[in-house]
Amino acid sequence: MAISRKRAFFIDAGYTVRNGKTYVTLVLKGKKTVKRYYQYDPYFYVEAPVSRKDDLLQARGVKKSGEIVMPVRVEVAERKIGLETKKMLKLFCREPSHVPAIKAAIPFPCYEYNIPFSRRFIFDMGLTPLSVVHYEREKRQIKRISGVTQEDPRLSVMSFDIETYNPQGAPREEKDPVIMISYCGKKKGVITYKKGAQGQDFVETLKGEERMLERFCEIVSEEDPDVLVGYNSANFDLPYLNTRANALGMRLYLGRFGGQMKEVKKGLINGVQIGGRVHFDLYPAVKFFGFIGIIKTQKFTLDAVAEDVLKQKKVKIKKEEIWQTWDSGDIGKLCEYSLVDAELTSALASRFLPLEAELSGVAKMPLFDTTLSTSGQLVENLLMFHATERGEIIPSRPGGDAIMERVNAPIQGAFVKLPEPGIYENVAVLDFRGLYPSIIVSYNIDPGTLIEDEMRGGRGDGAGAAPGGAPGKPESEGRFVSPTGARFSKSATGLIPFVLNYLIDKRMELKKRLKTLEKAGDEYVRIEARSHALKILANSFYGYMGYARSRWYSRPCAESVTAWGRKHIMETIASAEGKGFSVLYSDTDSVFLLYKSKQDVLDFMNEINKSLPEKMELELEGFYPRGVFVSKKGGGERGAKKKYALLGEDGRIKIRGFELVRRDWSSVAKDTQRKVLEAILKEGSKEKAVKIIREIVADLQDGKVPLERLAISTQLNKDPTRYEIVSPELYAAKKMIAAGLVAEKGTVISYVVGKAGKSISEKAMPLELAKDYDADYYINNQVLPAVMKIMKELGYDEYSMKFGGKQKSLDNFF
DNA sequence: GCGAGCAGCGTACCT
DNA sequence: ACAGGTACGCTGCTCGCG
Repeated sequence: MAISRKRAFFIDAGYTVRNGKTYVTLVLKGKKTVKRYYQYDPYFYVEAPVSRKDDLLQARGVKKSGEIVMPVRVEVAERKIGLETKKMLKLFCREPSHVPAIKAAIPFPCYEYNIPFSRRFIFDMGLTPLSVVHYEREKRQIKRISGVTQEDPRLSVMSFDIETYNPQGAPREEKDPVIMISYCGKKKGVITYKKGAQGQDFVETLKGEERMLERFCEIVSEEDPDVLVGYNSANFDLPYLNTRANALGMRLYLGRFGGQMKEVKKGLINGVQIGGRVHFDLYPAVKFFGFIGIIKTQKFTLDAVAEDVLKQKKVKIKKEEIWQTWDSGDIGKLCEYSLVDAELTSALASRFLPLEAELSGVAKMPLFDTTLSTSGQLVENLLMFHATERGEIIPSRPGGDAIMERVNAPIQGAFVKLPEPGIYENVAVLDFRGLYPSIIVSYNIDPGTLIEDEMRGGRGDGAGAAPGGAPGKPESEGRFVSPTGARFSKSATGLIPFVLNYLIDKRMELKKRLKTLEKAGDEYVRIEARSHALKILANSFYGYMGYARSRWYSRPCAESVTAWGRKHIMETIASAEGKGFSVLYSDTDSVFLLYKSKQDVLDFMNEINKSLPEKMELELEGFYPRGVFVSKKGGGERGAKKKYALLGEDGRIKIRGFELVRRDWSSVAKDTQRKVLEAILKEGSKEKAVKIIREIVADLQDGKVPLERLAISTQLNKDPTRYEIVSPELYAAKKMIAAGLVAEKGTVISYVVGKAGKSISEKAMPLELAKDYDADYYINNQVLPAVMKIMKELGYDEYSMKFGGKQKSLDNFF
């Protein structure tokens, strides 16, 4: 008879060691939120003869502390490795920290010795974070519920933000107090300890800093959120609060079930764990979403991101004025602004938490870890989960030498067709839906299905004619042969194609379901987010295969993916040209065609699709009445790749690569370029374009343009002391540092090119300190280069823009 | 001495 | 710290020329 089991959502996992035994801890949200302990021994695999079983038990590992540790038991287990199944020895240890020590003492190949332990448990139990599980207190009595739809628990969320006293610019945490804390969850408010906020019922005034910190802990405990959200809270708010608490001789407790605050490092990202809750720092999440292109902000400050994502601009107090406002005693405004920060943080969390939660569920990684992960780590985690399920050994991480070797031998990537510069009418864009994922699935590309060369030594590097048979002749049945010559078995689906196929199918299913749902409902938001999570994961597999630190790195596989990609796109181009289309441009998975009839394009697309493997599909991206391609700066008549503008049938302009989408160009240049493109694409009016340019040139000459519109923003990707060369942004950064402003690795420097100085670097002044601008620079190095690329296609030269001379031929283009 | 041309560094973008 | 392909600004150097 089955024992009674309780149902709950699994929201976080960790482990603890007590009395020499290891327990996995799970935070489970049911009727009540509980923490449960499951005794579970860490282990790893040893590839050694079964007869050596007893010897292995005698292995003596030495920990860094000098302590001698030994395994607790050994089992025989069958595991697949490559195409073979092998008997392995599964060696159990008392504690996770014993694993590397014991592994080091074993003279046989070892596997799976560095899998984070609570993840190991998730893989072995087949759990999905944030899904429903049955549980009991111990004895591994936790099971996923099969057949139950995976739903998110309604995670309760509270955001917070602190204000600090900062008379010296940046606050000094040992001395400068926290003066205010705002929070926003079921309840929202501000706590502080100075009277001065009148008629603001959301403000609670305490006796002093210490009492305020205590009160904050109380509020968190009363509200008891599952998720505590901050913006850059791992690097600023939480460490600051902690230091202040220490300085005041008190203890800050924000966790649950006695869970402590702990700094964690995931790769290069710093996180702070709050035991029992999920601490969600939006900053790394926003960086991640920026990296994969979901959001596009110039700066990564709370204000900039909120404005970009929420489309609402808030008037805010300047950071450097906070202390003055505090000292003035009139803190009403400060309270308001502080609350706005907590509200914005909360609004951003509502926007991003659903996606993070779905990424967590899809990648089988606890939510907290997910918020700190790169897409490579998500893919790796998911592959480890499925490898475990399929009984496959998880490959080890590469060593430093292997990493170096991989980095130094990059893999040939995509094909990009050189466009012919010009202005065109009736452009159709077709693209392959999920090109690389569909190639991996279609051709079963996986390190495990790769057939090693029996005849030729070394790795196939793809050079030369197709090996292993007459050129052009298909290989024997049962294998796919890539354009590089690599061969992949058809007999069993590889791990990566298997997982990818699952993700792709699941996403198709969700897309169908989405159509039946009402938009903006909870269900819609969740399914949409899940579909998005599946897409993000699926698109990351190819990169992961060619990633130097990948456990599943395979040069022949990654090369085959791109080689097949090039083959398909080039065949599509050739076929289109054969049908009489002009192919204007192509990048990786897209073709831009000039068409006379839309039906021709659709017919062509359908014909291509008939010839493709089932999982591959060419889609219509859109029809565009007009489009512009420009020539390269120094390249004479040669077209620039990755730069174009298309006017959609809905009147919207799709712009790629132009200066106006780049943050390292001034607004004045970008706005002018945008207006010129609009005038030409929408109205077909080159006269208007000319007028726009002459006006702005005149304004610049007259000194009428405000400095903010002249700022050029560039991120410092290194410590300012580590640059080999001088550059305007570096000079501006140095001027900032001299003035007591922050300019360090990661800072986005905004500078204006001023009048004083010889080189541009010398003239660069940080926007904060800029007083004037060099009109010639902005005319000749910003506005004109940006617009002349386009005007050149209309037959204008630079001189005529500046001085109103005559235009050349091509006058009546339209 | 000076401008043109180029290499190298660095950033940001496209798929 | 997921991949490669690409444009282009600025600096600092070489080179040819006068």
